[in-house]
Amino acid sequence: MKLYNTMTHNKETFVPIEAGKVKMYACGPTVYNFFHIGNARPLIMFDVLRRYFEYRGFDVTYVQNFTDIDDKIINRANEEGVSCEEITGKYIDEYWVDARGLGVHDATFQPKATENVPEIIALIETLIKNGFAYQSGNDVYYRTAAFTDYGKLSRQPLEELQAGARVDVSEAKENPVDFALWKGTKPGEPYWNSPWGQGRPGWHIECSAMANRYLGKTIDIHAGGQDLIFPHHENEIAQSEGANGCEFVRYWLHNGFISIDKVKMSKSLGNFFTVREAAEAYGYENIRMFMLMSHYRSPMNYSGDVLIQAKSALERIKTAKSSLEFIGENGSDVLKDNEREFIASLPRYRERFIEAMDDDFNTADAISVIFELVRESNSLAAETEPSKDFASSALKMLNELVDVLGLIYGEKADDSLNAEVEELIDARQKARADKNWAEADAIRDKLHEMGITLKDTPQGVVIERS
RNA sequence: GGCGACAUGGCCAAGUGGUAAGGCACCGGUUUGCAAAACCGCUAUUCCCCAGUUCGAAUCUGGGUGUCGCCUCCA
Repeated sequence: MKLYNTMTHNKETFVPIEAGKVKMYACGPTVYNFFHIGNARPLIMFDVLRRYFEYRGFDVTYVQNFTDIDDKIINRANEEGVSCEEITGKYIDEYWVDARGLGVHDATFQPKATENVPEIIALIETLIKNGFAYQSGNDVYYRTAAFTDYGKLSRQPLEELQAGARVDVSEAKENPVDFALWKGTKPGEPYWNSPWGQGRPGWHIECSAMANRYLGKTIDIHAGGQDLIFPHHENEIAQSEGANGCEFVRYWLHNGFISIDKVKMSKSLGNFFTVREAAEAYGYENIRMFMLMSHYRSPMNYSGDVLIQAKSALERIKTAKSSLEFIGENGSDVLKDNEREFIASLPRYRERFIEAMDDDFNTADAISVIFELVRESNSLAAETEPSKDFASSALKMLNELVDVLGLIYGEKADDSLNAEVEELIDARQKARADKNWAEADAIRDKLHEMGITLKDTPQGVVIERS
């Protein structure tokens, strides 16, 4: 299994620290708003990575944090005249609605920064003791000059950073590139007591503290968006390695961006669609499909057209699935020769799927294997008297592969019909039985206008709502 | 200015040296009362451009063009 490591710019064979186990950390959301489509990408992609590791028999410990103390949260709370807890509580609740809607499995641990303040303080104390941090007034800063490897992930030479430094040039810092580990409190802000007075953690330190607490000093995989490479992940390395004196992360994985009209989608630019609104328009499952149809490192463009393409593609898999389910129950008991051959060839699809996923979890390629399985299954299903055995074997393999990606998880629509609609459907079936096609088609048109689309399939009438 | 990524048919998108996967859409056919679904066929002599390496390149090298991202909070 190979993964592209941002640190080395190479696909590397994955070797876990401890055989059979994977420790992975992904930077989670800052909870001051609904999260957008761009935020959903790492959430979905690294959920798939986690599922794939589990599929391959690894014991995965997956940590994803919530940043629930931050300038943006404080600003939002002040704007709305409520407490930070109200803001973060609300958007953590909304996060769960969308994350679960997208079929994302809960991480093993989903800690909040505010629940780890003692760990953060202890980490800062260690950094001060080791000479990597210094107190200045009520603040504590990281001494970047002391960490000789600073810049190794982003490949940013320290001199260049200083030359182009757009960061705060502050009297308090020894060097413009130094970043805050602890910020002394200002009026109206939440604060914790610390050896440096009342204050709150800086942004970067929480991830180092939580990774250390839940996963240990060295972890297998750290994931996040490409925009976190610098400064966030660079700073995490400086903090964790400065404190622990050992390698922090074995493999760094970064997903590409989603853009709108070729421009990066971001909250600060305001050109974003929330997952909530996209889900209302296109459905959560189709958003997930859309993400998985591209490789996780490629840039993608978000548009309604592409979401509809993803929906049609997923529909094809769902149709094949329900057709196989029907044949599995109602098919022939006689297994034909070509069906027997097909059953024998099924493991080959699994092999090819694994081959694709082993190559830096290439979900786009893996999906193409699923489509080939779908085409072959459809082909046999369309022959006369397909057998139960064929259908159930094909379905089993299809489900196995689909579940690794989490493509279909049953967004069950409310399928209760009102009495009028049921009567119309019955009347149409009666008309069809009488070969009264004009009457049957008229009823179908009428239902269509009511938002109910009927399709006559071998397994009966299928009802779709618009 | 420094660092990095991307460019494949109408749309989306795999493919990193051996002669262009897959999906969506379109068109033609089969099937179906019709429609839908499904199946078969068709749809890139060609992978931004130029030069080079090679028996052979979308894939490697050099140059160019275009687009995007990071260097400030950002998935």
